[in-house]
Amino acid sequence: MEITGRDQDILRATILCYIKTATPVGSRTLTKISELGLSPATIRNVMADLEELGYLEQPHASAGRVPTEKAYRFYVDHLLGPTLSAGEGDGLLALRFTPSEDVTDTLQEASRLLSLLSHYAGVVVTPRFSSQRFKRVEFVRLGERQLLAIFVSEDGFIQHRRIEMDDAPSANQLRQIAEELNSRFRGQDLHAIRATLVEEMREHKHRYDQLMQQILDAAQGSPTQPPGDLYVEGKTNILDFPEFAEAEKMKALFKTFEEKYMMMTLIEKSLDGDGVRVFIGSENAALGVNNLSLVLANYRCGEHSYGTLGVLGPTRMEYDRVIPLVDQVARLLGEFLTHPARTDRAAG
Amino acid sequence: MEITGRDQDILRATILCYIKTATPVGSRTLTKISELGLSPATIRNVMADLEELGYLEQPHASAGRVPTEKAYRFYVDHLLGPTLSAGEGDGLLALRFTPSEDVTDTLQEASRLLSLLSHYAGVVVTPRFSSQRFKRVEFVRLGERQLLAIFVSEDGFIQHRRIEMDDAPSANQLRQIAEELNSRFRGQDLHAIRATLVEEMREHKHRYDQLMQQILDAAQGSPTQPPGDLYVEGKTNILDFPEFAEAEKMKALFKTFEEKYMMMTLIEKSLDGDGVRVFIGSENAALGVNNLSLVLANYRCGEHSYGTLGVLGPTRMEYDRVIPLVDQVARLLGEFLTHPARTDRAAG
DNA sequence: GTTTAGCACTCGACGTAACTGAGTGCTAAC
DNA sequence: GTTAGCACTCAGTTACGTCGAGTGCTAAAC
Repeated sequence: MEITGRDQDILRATILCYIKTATPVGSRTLTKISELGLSPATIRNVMADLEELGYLEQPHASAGRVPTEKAYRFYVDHLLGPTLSAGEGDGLLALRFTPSEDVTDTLQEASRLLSLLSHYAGVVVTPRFSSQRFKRVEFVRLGERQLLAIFVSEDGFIQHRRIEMDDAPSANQLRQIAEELNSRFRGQDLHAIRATLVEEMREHKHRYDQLMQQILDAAQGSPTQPPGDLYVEGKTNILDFPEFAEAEKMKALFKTFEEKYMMMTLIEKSLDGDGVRVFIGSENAALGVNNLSLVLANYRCGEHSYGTLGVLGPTRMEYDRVIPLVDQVARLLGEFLTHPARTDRAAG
Repeated sequence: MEITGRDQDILRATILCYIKTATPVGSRTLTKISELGLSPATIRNVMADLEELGYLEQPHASAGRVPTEKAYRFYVDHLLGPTLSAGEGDGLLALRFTPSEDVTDTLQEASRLLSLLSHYAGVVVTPRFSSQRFKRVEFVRLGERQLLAIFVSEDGFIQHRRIEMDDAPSANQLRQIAEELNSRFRGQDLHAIRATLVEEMREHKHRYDQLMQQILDAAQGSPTQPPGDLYVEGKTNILDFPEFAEAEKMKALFKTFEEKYMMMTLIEKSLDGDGVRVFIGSENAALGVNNLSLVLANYRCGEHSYGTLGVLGPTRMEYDRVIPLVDQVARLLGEFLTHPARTDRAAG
């Protein structure tokens, strides 16, 4: 069942060739391109074996072979190890990264960088706000029964939420609440704060119960409000690949991009460890398209909080180039978000 | 040079037929469809005249005729007058409009409504913030030299802007400034406030000069920050029309949508009066596509401020249906934004 | 003078058939 | 185990004929 050394070489060569040309790879082509010194007939035999094992398939009887998802999976998991560390050096990358003072701008910039350097689409999901460290809250009255709560996190993310109330608290009450929250909870994340307060409320019931509850709920975000945001840059890069040349495929791709929310939850759910992970083709079935791959990594944002970024491209993606790129950008962005001053000085 | 009554009828019939079928219209087809009681030969003669005048053209010698932009222009300007008032009644429309407490959600909802009812794409541009009436400002310190200013308008729009400072004002100073601005300027628009303050500063120079200046600049918005936002809903509706069936056309459309900023400035610039206006084909050259039309109207938002909304579709658009729709949605939205309570009660 | 019928002509769309070439599988020889 | 040779397959392209929608023009009818 396992694949021998030479078979692996041929599989790798087939995949690389297909990634480059997007056309089925024939045995003759491989003899020319690869340095294996084998005749077409030999390669044909091997390819027939690989097809039987499910790594290659033929679009039609008299065509060359095309790698299956299983092949890409194997390639990424087993054939790519040694190449990966040889990224093009962080230094060069850092030069092209121009972070802004505004965190969301910086994230968008990271997305743009990913798209630019990968030639695919760059994606960045903001960290879940509720897992970030709280810095400050401020209230603004919008009307008799409406309040605007502005939450600022230590890392510079800002969210405002409208709060509907039954009672209208006085300006003083609001200031009091804000001050209490600001002085007591700075540096903790919203999850923790919420837990503490819920506990506390149970013990000493005081006047602000309901309002406080609403404020905390608002901070957590309601299920209808997405918990973060998604930046996708360079969508049009993907259009130029031949796999989306037909109108139908293109329309499907278009619809995928429209469903921003779908894509965001997919990306958010799919990753909760360290390092780069690759999701190939139908592993992203939720996208509604089965010839897209995602190369994702978490980036650090402060001590406890993570967001996700990566590259979206055709299954036939240059994984060997993209994986180290995603890794590096994630590190770079994490570095900047966690120690803005240092990176700032370096970049400015 | 002018077109006689019967010629107009034939032109109208041709346009209507082409809008419906998207295929070149022949003389025979017209005799069947229209109620003119004329033979194909007669219609051929008239069509030949219309072609000479630039209202029709033939894709190739032995095909039917297709309306030119000039024809659509003429149709919209002169042949559509009587039909327009006969919209499908505001009542029905109002029922399908479900405004939210959040203004931006409401705008997005309006865009969705436009897309849903027109079967094209709905677009909404938010009002320029700087022309809205000021309600309140609040400051949050983000760091040693960073300040967050939150501006709230009377109509419920919220904007926050980061401000970089040389000096760090104390919490007291900030509160003082906020209170001064809030008590003195409520209800005026930012343009006016700025003018007043600039004047005042020239007379009595006081401590906050520079900071105040920065705050005002932030409120106005910098040139790099777009002055508003754009919501486009139902992009995929447009994909299904045969004029975008070819991959190339579709790609161009895609790229148009990517350039959100371009589209927004185009829409913002093109309208500054009352009522519905129509921009046909190459009149929207800035979009990079020349077979799209825009039907736009301003909506009122408070007393002095306007935003723009409308429908984006192929040149071959059902103007007779879309124009009253855009008109009505603009009114409805304006009504809601200006007197939220009244509309709210009616809808809830 | 306007309208209509008739007719020859044009030209894209569609379908069929033949050809080409890239690529395979198999068998036999090295 | 590897390679050379050969027959076979099949998508893609080209060439060609047919079809039909539609036109322009001319001459007759109203």
